[in-house]
Amino acid sequence: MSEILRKQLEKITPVTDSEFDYILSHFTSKKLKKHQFLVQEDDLVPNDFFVVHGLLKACFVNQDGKEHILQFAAEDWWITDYQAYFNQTKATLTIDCIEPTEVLCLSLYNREKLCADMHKIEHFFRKKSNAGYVALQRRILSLLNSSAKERYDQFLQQYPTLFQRMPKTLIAAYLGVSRETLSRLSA
Amino acid sequence: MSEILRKQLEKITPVTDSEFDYILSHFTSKKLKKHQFLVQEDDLVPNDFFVVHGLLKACFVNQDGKEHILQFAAEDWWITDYQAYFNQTKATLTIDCIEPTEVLCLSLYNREKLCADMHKIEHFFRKKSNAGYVALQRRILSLLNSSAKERYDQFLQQYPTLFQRMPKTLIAAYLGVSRETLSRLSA
DNA sequence: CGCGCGATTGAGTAATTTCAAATCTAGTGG
DNA sequence: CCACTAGATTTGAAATTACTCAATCGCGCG
Repeated sequence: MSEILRKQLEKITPVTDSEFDYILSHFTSKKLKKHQFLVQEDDLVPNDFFVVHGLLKACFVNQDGKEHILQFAAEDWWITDYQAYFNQTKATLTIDCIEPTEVLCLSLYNREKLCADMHKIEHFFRKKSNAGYVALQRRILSLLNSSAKERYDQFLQQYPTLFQRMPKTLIAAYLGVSRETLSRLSA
Repeated sequence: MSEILRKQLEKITPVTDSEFDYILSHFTSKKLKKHQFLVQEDDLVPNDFFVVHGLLKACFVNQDGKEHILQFAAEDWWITDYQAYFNQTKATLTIDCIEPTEVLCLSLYNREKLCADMHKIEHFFRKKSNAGYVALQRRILSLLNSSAKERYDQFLQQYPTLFQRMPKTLIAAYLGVSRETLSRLSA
């Protein structure tokens, strides 16, 4: 179950059995059905979520009801409305399940407690955040520099499995093109 | 001089005089003229840079020679090619001075040493990275959801001083529109 | 079988880019 | 003080790209 979390930790820092038990005691588990919401607009967002299995999306719905996807999260990824989570403000994003999903929930309080108690956990989250920052910079460059067709090809290459696991409409909402345009790109 | 760095640190964690001296001993100082390069494509990137004063840009130049700006950095900001810096690989970005600039340089080795030695410094960098992550997510949403005109207005509101300090061409390259389009938006 | 969701296709429209030319501005040297 | 130049900005017009709206197609499931 939670071995997947331990594996991710150990990619950055070794943890003993008892350390891992201690860490894990700060998480709670949650199972969700397809289409179930994890975060809704204007909710408070107490938790960051580590995906054990399943698939989720975090999206922003604008005034016209148009949906833009900020991130997906499959096994071994983290997801939440980070702006609302870190600042303890209300969610502007909606997070829901594309597939039946199980997540481990980490409250901000427990995250900060773990970071304060265990230097290696603070190290782990710093490393993860740095890597995430670099990934977002790459996505921004892709949005600035690449055409719709190029972004489509990049997505296909970078996330071949995700591409299979969800309707193309969602990929269009992630890449920033209409579903019709995306459809015409496949050629 | 370096009081500006101390102030930034103390927004997140208090530091004593001797702690700050110790921290500062891990930085070197560098002064640059307008148009001087801090990082060039294919360089190794040993340092992250904290801006004491001045103004820089980090940009990606594509095959057609077109320039896209990933970030600006004025006083109190950090800048480098983070992908190259964290992974110790070659730069894909170019960083140069829009104004005469003074920076404090922090090598990856010294950064990791500081983080290992002082838990509060690791905490500081984690917090900074988290805040940066959220800021990049906001920029991605802006690119996905907002029109050129809206992005222009957002920039103007968010960075009114930057807007004054550089040619509009650069703002266009940051927002992802041509300079001609940007010009037409001012109306 | 037929419903419903997702994907595709067509046609017209809107936004932005490109290329070219004109205009403006600040700084320089006479 | 003025003329000159380089860089920055603006404007125009044509071309491109992607969007919207509407209709159609395809397929899996009850």
